[in-house]
Amino acid sequence: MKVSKLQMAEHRDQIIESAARQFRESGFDGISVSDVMKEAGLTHGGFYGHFDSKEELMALASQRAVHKSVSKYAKIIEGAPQKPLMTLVESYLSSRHQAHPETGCLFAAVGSELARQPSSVKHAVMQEEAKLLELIARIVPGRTKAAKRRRAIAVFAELVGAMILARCVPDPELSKEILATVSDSVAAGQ
Amino acid sequence: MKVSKLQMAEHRDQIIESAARQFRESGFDGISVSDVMKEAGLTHGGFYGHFDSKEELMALASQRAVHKSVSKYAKIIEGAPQKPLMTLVESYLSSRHQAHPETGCLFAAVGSELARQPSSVKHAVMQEEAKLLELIARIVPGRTKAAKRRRAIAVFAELVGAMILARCVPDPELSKEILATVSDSVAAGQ
DNA sequence: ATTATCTATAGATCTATAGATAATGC
DNA sequence: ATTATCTATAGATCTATAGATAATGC
Repeated sequence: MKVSKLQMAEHRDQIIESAARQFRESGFDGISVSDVMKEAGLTHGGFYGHFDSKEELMALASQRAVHKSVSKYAKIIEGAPQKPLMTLVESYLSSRHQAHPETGCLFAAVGSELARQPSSVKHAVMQEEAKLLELIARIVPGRTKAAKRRRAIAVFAELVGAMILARCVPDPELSKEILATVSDSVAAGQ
Repeated sequence: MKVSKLQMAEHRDQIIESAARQFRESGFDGISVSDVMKEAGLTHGGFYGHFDSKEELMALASQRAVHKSVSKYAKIIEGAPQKPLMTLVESYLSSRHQAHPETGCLFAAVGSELARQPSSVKHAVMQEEAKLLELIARIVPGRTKAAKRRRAIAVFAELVGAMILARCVPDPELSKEILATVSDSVAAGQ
């Protein structure tokens, strides 16, 4: 039953990866430790050899989810040097992203639940969120660094809010309207 | 044990009211039927005489929460005829609202969970959400009705996103920065 | 007589732990 | 010998229901 150190490290990684996916799909309360371990191909009881608690996993999985978003959007920006902001916005506000919270933005997927989590979870997320804001600040218009940061915060809030509202709405046409409208709105602000 | 028809109607109302408060405070999964009945001063088992399921209560309580927001913001607008939009925005993005999700905007409080609820819940909310968008559309700038609606959607997304992000962040200074920045951003868009 | 509420419980979860098992790595 | 994983379970939830109780309202 015992596995090698390397194998164990891979298991740990797979647990975090599965959790990052499932938490975004079903929420922190909607996924049990057992669900995560099942998807990782391990049994429930083995979890506590890797982590102290579900809370620790929530922190690590949330951090990884945002970290991956930072990497993803950094690549998107690199790939579109002439109009990076609109490329990022179109990707974020796509119907593809709307349909796949499990691989998308953590804040849109579980933002209102994250707000109620203990600070260990919030702090873990914050570390990567800061990088995300810096990334956006580099591609928004603004004369000073401070102005760019302010614009980045406003754009990010608009994106997160739009995706959450689009997902809350039962009518697909209204969802599309929300995403398209906010996309145009961000474009109008440059 | 039996109570009068009037009393029963009041009990039903109180259950919905307590649920609307508690769901916004702790999320749909964070509050049990028993919690709601306890706050309403009734016992757990009595719940099923009033409602078919927790899902039905989620729909009714969510609808009531948004309905109350519509009433509240209608009054705020009435009370500030010269600059209604900024008055609404300042109220929405206040630190008071940040600290009290249980009486505030449903979308900011449980938006990412609402996105995963069955359509019965989403539809109940949608009815009132449409009124909220119409309310905002009346006070935003725009030459045509369509332009006002577009601006209302963008403003609403920005407000909801900003409040969720402010509540996710573990540093109170950063929370303040987010709320203040988005407040200025909405003002700049008129 | 009817029925709103209460008590009690079934059945299905959940997190976390204890002890057994079996493969790694000294 | 050590230890990563598994099996089994404790203890605490959760939604929903069945049957008892007692007050309303015909």
